[in-house]
Formats: sequence, C-alpha cells, structure tokens
Amino acid sequence: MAKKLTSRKEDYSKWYNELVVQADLAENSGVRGCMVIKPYGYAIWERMQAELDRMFKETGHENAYFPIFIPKSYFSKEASHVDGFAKECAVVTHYRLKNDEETNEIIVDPTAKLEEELIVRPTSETIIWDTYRKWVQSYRDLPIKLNQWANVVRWEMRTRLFLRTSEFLWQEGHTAHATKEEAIEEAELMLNVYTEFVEKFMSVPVLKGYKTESERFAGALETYCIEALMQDGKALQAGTSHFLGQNFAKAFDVKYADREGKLQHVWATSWGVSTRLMGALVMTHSDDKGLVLPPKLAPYQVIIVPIYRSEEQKQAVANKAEEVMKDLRAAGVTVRFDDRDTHKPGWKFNEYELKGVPVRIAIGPKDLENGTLEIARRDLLSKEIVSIENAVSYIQEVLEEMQTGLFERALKYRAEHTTKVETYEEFKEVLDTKGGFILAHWDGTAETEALIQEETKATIRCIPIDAEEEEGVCIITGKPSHRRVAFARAY
RNA sequence: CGGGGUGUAGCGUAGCCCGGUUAUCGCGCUUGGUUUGGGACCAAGAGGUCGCAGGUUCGAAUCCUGCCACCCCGACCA
Repeated sequence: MAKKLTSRKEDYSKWYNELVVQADLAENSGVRGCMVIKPYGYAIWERMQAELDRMFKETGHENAYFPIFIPKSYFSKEASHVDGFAKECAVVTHYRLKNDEETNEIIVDPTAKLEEELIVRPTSETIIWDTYRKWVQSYRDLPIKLNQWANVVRWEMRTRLFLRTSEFLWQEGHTAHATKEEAIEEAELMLNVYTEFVEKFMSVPVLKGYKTESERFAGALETYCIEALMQDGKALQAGTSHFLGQNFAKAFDVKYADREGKLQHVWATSWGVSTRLMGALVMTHSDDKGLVLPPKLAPYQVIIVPIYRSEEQKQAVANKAEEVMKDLRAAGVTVRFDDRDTHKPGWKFNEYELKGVPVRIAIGPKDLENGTLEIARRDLLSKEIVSIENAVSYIQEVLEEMQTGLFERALKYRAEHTTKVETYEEFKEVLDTKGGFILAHWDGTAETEALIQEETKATIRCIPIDAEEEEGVCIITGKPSHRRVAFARAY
C-alpha cells in the first residue's frame, strides 16, 4: 500500500502509486521507463477508453488493428517522418534464441538475422498508409476513418512515469480523404472531440491551438493541440490532431480516381491521445491526501464502508448497504461495498481518499437507528449526515457538483496562472516566479522561438485558436505581431 | 550520449569519511489476544546475493577498479 502522501506537490510520482509502478527490468540493460499499470489505474484508462471510443464512433469512426512491427524501409519513404522518429526506435534484428553450448546461456542465434529489420511502431502512419494504398482506388473508397487502440514504443533518452514512458498505450486515428478541406475539417473535428473529452470528462481545462512549425509532428502540415496546465505551473500537451496534407499519400503512393477519372493523391489526418492523459488527470486535481478523480472517470463513484462491533451489527449494516447499493445502481451510480474485515474503517477512509473515490458512505449502528448515512465527498473533504430517503438524489447532486467543481477550480487556477507580458524582462520574471501560461507577442520566426527556448526553457505551447486579433510587437525583436501566443515551460 | 548524485529486507532508511562481534531503525508482513464512527494496541516471530564483478587486506556494506541500474540537469518527445 502506498505511503501517506507528503505535501511535496512537485513530487507527482507519489500520487501515482495507486495507479502505476515502474517496471523492474533492471536485468535487461538499457530497458528503462516501462510501467506496470495497476488494476485501479487500468480501470481509469478503461473508463477513458470507453468514453473516447463512444465519441469516435459518434463522429463516424471505426476501430481496426495493424501490426506492431513495421519494416524499416517504410520509414524511409517519408523524409521528415523518419527524421522525427529515427532517434527513438526499438529495432528487431533477429527472430530466434538458442542455447550457447560454451557458456550454457541463452543467446541470440546469429543465423536467425532478419533480412530487413523490423521497427517496433513508434506510431503507425507508415504501415497504415502502406495498407491504404491497397484499399483506395476510387473516390467511392473515401473517406476512410479508422482508429486503433494500441501500444507504441519510443526509446526516449529520458523517461518520466505516465508522461514519457518507453512503452505507452494510446489510440491513434488515421483518416484518408478526397479533399484538403475535408481533411482539415476532420483534424479540427477531432481536436474538438479531444477538447470535449478532456474538459467534460476529465474536468481539465485546455488551451486549443496550433503548433508552431518547429513543434509540429514529423510529417504534418499543421498540428493542432490541446495544452493543459499542471499544478506546478508547467504545461502538458494533452492531445494532438494533425493535418498531414498529401505527404503520406505521396510517400506511399495512395491515389484515387476522382469523378472526372483523374488520379489524385489522398489527403490525410492522424490524431492521438495516450496514457499521458492519466498523468494530466492526477497532476491537475490531486491534493496532499492523494488522488481526486472526476466522477465521470472514477472506476467507481461511491464506496460504502461498514462500521460495526458485533457479528450481529455487521450483518445488519451489510443488509442496509445492499439496499443502498441497489438504489444507487438503479440511479446509474457505480458503487462498491468494502466488506473486508481485515481493515478498520479509519484505514479504509484513508485508502479511498488516496484512491480519489468521489463519494464515501459510512454506515454504522447509529445510522441504522436514525435512518441516516454519513456521506463524505473527496473534493472538499467534507462530511454530511443525510437521511436515507434523500441519499440517492443527494449523491447524484454531489457527483454533478464535483464534476463541474473540479473543472471550475482548475479553470480558476489556470486563469490565475496565465499572464500577459509586454517585455522580455517581464516574461522571464513571470516564468521564474509564477510559471503558467505566458501570453506574449512573437514575430513568428523559428529563430526567436529557439532563442527564447534556449535562454528560458520555455516553448510556444500553441498559437491559441481563439486568440483575439491584437496589434503588438515581438518581445524579442520588436517586430509587429497580430496576436499573442502561449508560452510555458512544459513536460 | 555529456555533467552531477544514488544503490543496504516488500517500501523508506542508519552505518561508509575513519575497515573489526550476530548490519540499524520505522512502515509493511506472520501468529496470538484485546480492538473497530478517521490509518488500533500489546506480545512473539519471519524476512538480507549490503546493485554486479574483480582487487587490496588476517578481515570489506565501508577502501580501489570496472560494469549495471535508477534519479536530477542538458539534446529528444504523446
């Protein structure tokens, strides 16, 4: 069981203990930053998957699955794509082990070398577009709107639990369209789907925007993103949606005959969110007592803890708990009853606070006598005695309040940590004292962007989509600018 | 891959500078009893390749060399 959490807000890894642990692969030299997702953590991921999957289907997408291994040659077909990923690929070179007779150890069989190496997918654009070539001939075959739930591997130099692990789970959407307009529309649509999911289900407010050219996905013409702000003032990219133009269609020769019978290259998008979202969830809402989960993503929304002395009381309390559970389930609330007699109530209270279960009900002899329940909410850490008749509606109300309350609280925090600055001095000062998003004018050049990053470690998180037109001058060069961009130090 | 740090029981640690009985303490675990409305208490007990390999020494957790892993900072990134 996790230890009691300390007040070190910057030490997020303590909050993760209930959800995930670092995999112990020390024997395999070089394998780093793999995670074991614990059942409770995986249950949250399953909740996320369920809601996202529903939203994808509601917007006309279907699920499919492509191989984990990608022939090396596929990568070389799209130049900027290979540049972006070459440095972080795991490569399969052999397909067999054998027992070495001299040392009696298992070794890689040198005779089992692959003709062409296989890359463990860092993302699936190449293998999917290689497949799309075979699927697309006519405008009648378009659009193709697929999503894949999968794991991917990126051999990062530095890993960080949830935020940057070598292997992570994600979904990747890959769509093919007849026209540029339709592809752009798709990329923007999916950004909105992500925004809705993150804000409505995770209760995490995000900044929607475009990436600058230097921050764009390898092979994309436009990268749309949502950026969230964590409690330590650092920004986290929560999701991206890319307009890929015809780059992949050209690289993989995917063409269709239009209505006039002319051959055209197909237009592409891709979009993805990963288990990093779980990091965002934890780092946005949690407090010193542990996790705080928004009701819509909690593996269970209500936990019932029984309190009793005698065996008789235990039975009476359990009966009441069954009744309450039945009523809550009928009302669409997910609930569990912790009838373990191996732990005391106080221990359980702390455990479920650590796990971030939104509502806790305690039922004891006093409640049986008075026809009441003790109902505690995780976000405010408050308790109320509620009569049993009103309990279901009270809990439904609390769950709704919590869902929006967490969002409001995070939004307030972000507002307090979003600063407009006019000069570079001010920029640096805010960055060091307060952090958060800094809205400043920028001349639009990669040189200025690189200079700021080098001197301050802050990057342009995005060019906000809804930024107002506003005349100003770049904080570095003094050149004219028409809108502010959002800077921050990021994970 | 460059700079810095760390590695001792499931977890967190003391000991290392200055080598010397049976490797310290807390949490957790097991057993028995009393407990149960906010992480119970008492008693007994189990649990260790001191990261790995080599060296110095009568003797190494401690000193030396090499390697490995992890953490922090750089380059990269969902």
